[in-house]
Order: sequence, then structure tokens, then C-alpha cells
Amino acid sequence: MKSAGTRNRTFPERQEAILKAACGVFVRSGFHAASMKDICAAADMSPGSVYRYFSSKDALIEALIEADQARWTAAIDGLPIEKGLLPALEALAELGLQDLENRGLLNLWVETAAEASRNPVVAARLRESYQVLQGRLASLVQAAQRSGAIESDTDPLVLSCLIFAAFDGLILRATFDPHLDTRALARGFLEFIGRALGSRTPRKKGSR
Amino acid sequence: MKSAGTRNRTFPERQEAILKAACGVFVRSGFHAASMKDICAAADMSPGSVYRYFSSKDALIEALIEADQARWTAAIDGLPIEKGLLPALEALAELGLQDLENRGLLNLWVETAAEASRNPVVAARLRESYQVLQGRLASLVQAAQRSGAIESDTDPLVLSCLIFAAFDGLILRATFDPHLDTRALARGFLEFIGRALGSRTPRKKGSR
DNA sequence: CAAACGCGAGCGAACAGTCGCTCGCGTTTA
DNA sequence: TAAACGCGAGCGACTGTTCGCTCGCGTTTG
Repeated sequence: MKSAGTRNRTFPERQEAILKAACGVFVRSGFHAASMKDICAAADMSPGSVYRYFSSKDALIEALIEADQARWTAAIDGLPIEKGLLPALEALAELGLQDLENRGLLNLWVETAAEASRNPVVAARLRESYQVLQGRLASLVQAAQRSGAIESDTDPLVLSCLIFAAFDGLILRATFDPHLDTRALARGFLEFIGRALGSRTPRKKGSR
Repeated sequence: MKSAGTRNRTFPERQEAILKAACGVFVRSGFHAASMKDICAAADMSPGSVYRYFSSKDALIEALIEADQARWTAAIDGLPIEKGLLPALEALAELGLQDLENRGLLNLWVETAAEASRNPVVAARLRESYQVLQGRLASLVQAAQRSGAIESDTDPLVLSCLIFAAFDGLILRATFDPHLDTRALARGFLEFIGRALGSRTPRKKGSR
């Protein structure tokens, strides 16, 4: 018997279980193509029960997106910033690549972006999240510039935007090119950026 | 002249008209959310007639994607490569930004990527297209390196991939952040890359 | 010249199916 | 017992697609 008792699992626990099941379905089919029936089957629940925990399919999608964002925010918060800019970026890249290799999560990311282009609520959430993430990266860049570790010609905001954009683009590309060697490319990206930032002339002050 | 008794419009012309109407609807609603009814209304045709020109909704989507790709291929073919790498890139960026400002096309691009993550046919087409585009860019980079115009430390493939990725990422970002100053950022990207490539010493041979 | 005809573009109601979602009811828990 | 939980048949709306049909033009025929 499946002791599906009330107190066997708490409300949030059941929510998370549904979310996890839904995530799998969304990854496989995309947000729109995935049907509630599939999600219910994946969660091993009836529609009525699922709708007890999420008021609508959209609510489910939004919850999923929010969870993903929380994950990323936590990740960037845990960055080893004390080791300098490049190492921190490497760690961030490593984290992103792990997602890539966990196949499917990147599909979800693209799907999320597509959703954002239609759903203003999702768009706002994503925008806000990016602003926070990019802001932190920019301040790291600025700190490195002030300390003289890297050149100062580049606007920190532009650079941080470039970095995010490059990795997002890489993820996008990996979506339809599964054999792409993302790891090598990411490393190449970082090498290029590092060189551009003047890590080749680490101690010289008169850079220009 | 023509054998078949077409009316005042030829078959391809009608196809294109439908495609154009469909494009508008897709931009507004996305591929999945757009209904055939909407498309028919936009094209000012009945379903029966539309299905005379396109065998299915998917066929319509694929045709649209293909047209968009052809546009890009033509664009990169018309690049002013003789003026050097950076100017060519600037021209490419300008072209991309015009798309951005033509509001909507970027949504379609994200939608296309999302579609590719599920539809292998679309994915293959996109992959192929990117390989061609990136290949040409890489050969431009290589030529510039050989001529000594830019530094030779960076793998041309990595650099061209980085450039495409950065701009794709920028487009993606613009999707959910309409107020983003894409023009300024694109310029910043190119400045950064140009500086990294050592274009500030344009004529000197002993670059590194 | 007029009349008859064939062709095929265009039509739109109807189809079979799927969608997200609801609601009444039996079961379990506190 | 009251309350929370879980169920799943069923709802109305809408989907992409089909098919029997109309009708006007271009050609052939008388």
C-alpha cells in the first residue's frame, strides 16, 4: 500500500515532487507541447490532485523557472571571488557546463527564454535575475580593475554582459548541436578574455 | 506563358504571401500557440486554401526557418570582407541590430531555437547553417592572422564561435529586456574584441 | 460570335482528437 | 466526526486537418 497519508508528506514536499516530475516532461516536450496528462502520469497522480498543489499549468511553469533561477543565484553567490576574476569565471563556467552535461536542462533554458518572449511575468523575472547576476559580475570586474590586475579600458558592465551573452550563446548552440565540445570552447572563451584583460602583462602598469 | 491556369498570382507568390502572414502571427504568439485559424485569417484565406500551399503547420514553420536562414547566409556573403575583419564584423552586427529593431524577429529566433531543441529536422538545419556561417567567419579570422593584422594566439574557430555566441546571447537577452541598449553593447563587444586582437597596432608586423 | 465545358483555386463546415481544468465522491487522517 | 486528500470521469473549448463543394476563368466547340 502506498501509505499516501496526509502527514506522510508535507504540502511543500508534494509540490516539489510534482515539480520534479513536471521538469522531466517539460525537458522532453517543451512547455507548450507537454500536456497535463503527461505531467500527472509522471508525477503518478491524478489531475485533481495535481491541481490541488498548483492552480494552473502556468503556475507550474513559473514555479519551475523560479526554482531554476534560485539555483543560479545561489551558484553565483557561492563563487570563489576571493581568488580573483578569472578563477571565479572558470568556476561559473564549470557550473554551467555541468548543467549542459546533465542534458535537458539547457533545453529548458531555451524554452524559458521563448516563454519569456511572450509572457511578461516570466520576462520580468528573468530580467531582474539577470540584472542581479550581471551586477555582481560587474563589481568583480571593477574591483579587479581598481587593483590593477586587469586593464581598465573596458566598461565593467559591457564586459560582464559579454561574458553572460557568450555563455548563453554557447548554451543555445549546444541545444541544436549536441556534439559541440562546449568544454573546450568555454575554456577557449576564457583564455581569450583573460588575454584581452592583460593577464599577459600582469605587473606592468603602463599598459597603454 | 504559364501552363497551369493560375490566377493573377503564381504558386510561389501565394506561398510567400502565406509565409509572410504566418510570420506575423508566429512573432506575436510563438510557433505552438499560434493557431492555423489565426494564420488563415492573417493570410485572408480559408484553411483549405492554405493547405493547398503548405502540407502542414510544421511545413510552414520549416519553410519560415529556412527563409530566415537564407537571409542570413546571403547577408554574410555580402559582407565587406575586403575592408578587414573588424569592419566586416561591424557590418554584421549592424545587420543583426536592424533585425532587433524590427521588433519581433528576435522572438522568432528564440522560438526557432526552442523548436530545434525538440525537432531534429530543424536542429539539423540550424546546425548546418551555423557551421557554414562560422566557417566563413573563421577563415576571415585566419586570413587576418596570416596577414599579421591581428594576433595569432587565438584559435580562429574559437574566436568565431565566441563572436556568434556573444551576439546570440545578446539577442536572447534583448528578448526579455526590451529596453536593453543593444547597439551600445554590440559596439562595446566589438571594441573589446578589437582591442584583444591587437588592432591598435594595425600596420606593425611584429605583433607578438 | 456565342455557348458549352473542364479545370483548379478557393472555400468552410465538419471531424476526430486533445487540451487544461472541474467537481462530486470515496478514503484517509487527526 | 470534521477536514484534508486523492481520484478520474467528464466538461467545453479549441486543435490541425480534411473533403465535398462552388464558381469564375480560359479554352474549345458549334
